Amino acid sequence: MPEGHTIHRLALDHRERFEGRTIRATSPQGKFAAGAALIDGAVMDTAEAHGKHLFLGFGPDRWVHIHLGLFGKLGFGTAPPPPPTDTVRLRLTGHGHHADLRGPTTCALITDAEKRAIHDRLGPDPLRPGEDGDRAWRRISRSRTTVAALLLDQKVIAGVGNVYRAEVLFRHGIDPYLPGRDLRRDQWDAIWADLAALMREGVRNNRIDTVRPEHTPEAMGRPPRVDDHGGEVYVYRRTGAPCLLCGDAVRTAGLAARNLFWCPTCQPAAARP
DNA sequence: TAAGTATGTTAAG
DNA sequence: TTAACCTACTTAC
Repeated sequence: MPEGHTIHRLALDHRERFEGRTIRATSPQGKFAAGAALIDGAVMDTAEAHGKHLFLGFGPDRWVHIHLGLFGKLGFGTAPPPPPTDTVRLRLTGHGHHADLRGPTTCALITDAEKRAIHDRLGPDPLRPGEDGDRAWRRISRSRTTVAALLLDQKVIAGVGNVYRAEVLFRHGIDPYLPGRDLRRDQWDAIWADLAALMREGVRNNRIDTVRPEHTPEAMGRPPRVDDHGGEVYVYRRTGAPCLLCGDAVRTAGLAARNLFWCPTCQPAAARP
């Protein structure tokens, strides 16, 4: 379930459990055995997120860089931990807690310089303090690429995934196929501010909810509804179901190898400015 | 048991 | 544009 809010939450979870503590590290699955041996017995100084990248700090010039990809998961428990299953890439144990990492795209030991290079190739993250959307706007406003594709481009904006993309475009009534350069500045400012608020709530609740209170099925006098991915949303994975606002059927289409969801009535193709 | 799917990214063609 | 990678869950046969 990893969009940016998940990774920021995981950084927080690591700091709460392990910051300033001596950590034991193993790689039961074996693919990170050498790296685990190098941090075994070290103190975790900090944990930090940028977009969907997680960085665990272990002393000078040493970071564990984790990217969960599509399937990766991080789970916490108490220590002493139960015997690990054979898919655990990295197990950290310390101070009464353990963390198990499975199925990541990336789990590697990196230096400060390598970490900096990752930050440099990522766009601004709505969840990182002090960042603003101007850098993203500069790219979007010059691009012929659709706004739906731009929102998933981590070089443009870091941390947005397929759910937040679909939902934020719906909340602002924007046609996903609108070229970036046809988006208005006020629309982008509203999207950026909305993403920051939605994703902050996502960190807090550890799930994605995007439906405004006045639009919940209950508030609209309809039967309650449960989304099977564990959050309340307008259009994500609701193909063919009635739009919560207008009742029109939610549509889906493939765009750059991902599923795109939108309401053709609430997000009409605008006349080109 | 096999196939399909998933909130992601990179590299090859 | 496609395939490849990693895991776990659901659905089909």
